[in-house]
Amino acid sequence: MNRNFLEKSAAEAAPLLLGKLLCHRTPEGLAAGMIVEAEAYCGPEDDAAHSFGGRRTARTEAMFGPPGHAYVFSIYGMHRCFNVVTAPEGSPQAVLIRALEPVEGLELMAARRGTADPLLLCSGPGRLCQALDIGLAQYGLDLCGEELFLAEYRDFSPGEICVSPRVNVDYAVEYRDRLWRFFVKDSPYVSRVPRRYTARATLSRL
DNA sequence: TGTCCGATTGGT
DNA sequence: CCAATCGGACAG
Repeated sequence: MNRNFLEKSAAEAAPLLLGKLLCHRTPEGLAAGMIVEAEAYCGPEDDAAHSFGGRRTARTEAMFGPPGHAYVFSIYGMHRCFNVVTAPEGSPQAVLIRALEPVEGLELMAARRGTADPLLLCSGPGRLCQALDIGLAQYGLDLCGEELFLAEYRDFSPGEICVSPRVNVDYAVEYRDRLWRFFVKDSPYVSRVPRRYTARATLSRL
């Protein structure tokens, strides 16, 4: 797929990723799901982002590269999180993919996840990485490639997209309450329904 | 080298 | 609510 739409800020790109298919081809088969929830991490100014302050290390390196590549990191020693790098090269921004609606390879996902409940396969950043078998081995991969890639699938109108603050970023001070979490309205596959702050996405806020 | 901690998850 | 579990960031 064309990476042009990822050449913008993470906050602009995140809602555009909703409805896209995230696919991973492995020797075991193809597993894919439609993105229904994503969060923007907006670079050096964003104190919730790994690239805050321009921090450039082996871990964050992928975010400094061109858009349309994979930024994968491990968390809590046992989970992985997958991000789509956005913004022009040199601007370290990324969109965390938080939930998918399973579309292809449900059996394979179930085997990897240890449950067949479709609501528990890809609803959560750690869960979807386990279901699609995305790990550090996929770090930096070009998402316009043949192994791990994005594909057109569905389009959502602004009225079908909701926003809320990002999940678990209370450590951030300045940007903690930014409405940079985007999710598909009424999708049962969203990782968790926010209590407060639920709102219609207003594209003017970006 | 040593310490601290998390963009999570699953089970009490 | 709480523990699991370890790579990365940073201080020394």
